[in-house]
Amino acid sequence: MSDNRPSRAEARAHQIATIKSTSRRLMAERGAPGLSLREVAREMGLVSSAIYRYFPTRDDLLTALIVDAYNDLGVAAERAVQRCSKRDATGRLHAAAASIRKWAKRNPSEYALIYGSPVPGYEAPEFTIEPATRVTMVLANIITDAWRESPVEGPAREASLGAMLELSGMEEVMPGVPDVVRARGLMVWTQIFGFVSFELFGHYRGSVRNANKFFDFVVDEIAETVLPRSRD
Amino acid sequence: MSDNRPSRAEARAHQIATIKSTSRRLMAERGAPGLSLREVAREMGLVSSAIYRYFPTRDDLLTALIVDAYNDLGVAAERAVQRCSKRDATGRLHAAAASIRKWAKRNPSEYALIYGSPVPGYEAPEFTIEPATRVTMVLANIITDAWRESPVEGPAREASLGAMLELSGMEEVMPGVPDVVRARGLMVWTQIFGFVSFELFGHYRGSVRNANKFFDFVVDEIAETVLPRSRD
DNA sequence: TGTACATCAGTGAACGCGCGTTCACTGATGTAC
DNA sequence: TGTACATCAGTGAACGCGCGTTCACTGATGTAC
Repeated sequence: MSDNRPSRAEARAHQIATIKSTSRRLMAERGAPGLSLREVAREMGLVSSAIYRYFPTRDDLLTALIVDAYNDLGVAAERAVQRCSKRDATGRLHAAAASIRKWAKRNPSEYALIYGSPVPGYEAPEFTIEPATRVTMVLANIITDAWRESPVEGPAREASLGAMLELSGMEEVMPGVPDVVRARGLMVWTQIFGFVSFELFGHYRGSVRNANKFFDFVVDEIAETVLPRSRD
Repeated sequence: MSDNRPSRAEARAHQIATIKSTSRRLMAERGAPGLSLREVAREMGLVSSAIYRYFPTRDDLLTALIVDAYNDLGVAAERAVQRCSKRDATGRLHAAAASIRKWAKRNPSEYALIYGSPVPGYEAPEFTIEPATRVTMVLANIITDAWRESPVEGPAREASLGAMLELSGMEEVMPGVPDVVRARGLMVWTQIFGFVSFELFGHYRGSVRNANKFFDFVVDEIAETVLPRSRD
């Protein structure tokens, strides 16, 4: 039984993987809107119609890349946080934020694919939502855990406003956490991705010389709005 | 002299304006990467080569649209702030932030053009930088003015870190303002545009029901990090 | 274990369409004398 | 005020290229009996 030819299923899985990695490579050059099935096929030494054995349409390939990107980023953040002590909320937030930024810098075209301008004419199907929430959950959990550990709002401010904010779906996402903190959690999420987008898309050029230091500063600042003061 | 035929120069200016507005309309449908000179010409009832009388290349048209977008947004923010009392720093920040968000929602494709993923293969020329700084300056001035009025850091925190941040070009942008406040100014800028991007690109779907209220909350929160407490 | 049939990967040609850019041209508008 | 010439807007054809998707096909891999 020295049959080392791959089975049909294996070969298929391998081809799908190759199509996706080739697409990622090409996306880095031409961007998501410029991704073309024909070029992918050409790069793989296939005839263009062969791709249709694996992806019935260009949009299906894009969807697969989007789902992969969300999962990839989600996994990166999950792992980064797991390496931290559960008591050290600030450390966990720094780890999560840094892993997001690192992933984005390593995979700029995939970051742009999921957090940049929507690809015109493409509507992401429902099932992309779940992988998309993955990174978000990492951040939400850090805040929720910290709140449960010591339920004191950071620099407590007008907590009354929170009740009127009408955040939705947040009850399950950050259970037991007051609305103000939830809202500040959304701000933390926004600030991190806002930073990464600005850095990647070149808007800090000319105003931030040492982005690493500035990023640390930013994470420190937002941590204080949402986590109990660390005791060091 | 009832010569109401437009002069050549007038006609030229009019055609350029029409090309740009047609492009803006088409960009709303197909996005910036899908903008095509041929389609613009077709929409205007011109032969495709005619466009080249006005824009020597597709990228030049894109550049013109980018410059216009930056200026448009800049003007909107400038006007919004001018309507506020110079003493009311918080009010000015709210006005500026709201005008940015409003402009973005009115001109989503132009917003995506300047703050979304960079158009692949397109490198913006140097002279787009100046109009780009226009909105930024509006925000920077609000903070600088407020600081001069009453030079007290908001909730004063470890001001020492600031010195190591290596922000550049900020000496001219926010003259006389300490580094920590400058850094927080950059965060305010980031938060506003991060919010608008998230809202426009659909990332708040499912977590924010009343975006208007949430936006007000966000601006209130960031105002406190960078402006002296208002005395109302 | 062997044969018959079904499944599937990849081929090659084609359909119908789009694009940016160049070029020689016509005819109208503007300028200099 | 009139004429001669230069400038410029817009035409129409062409170059050379790309795209997504369909379809009938060959030949290899897998399955049922």
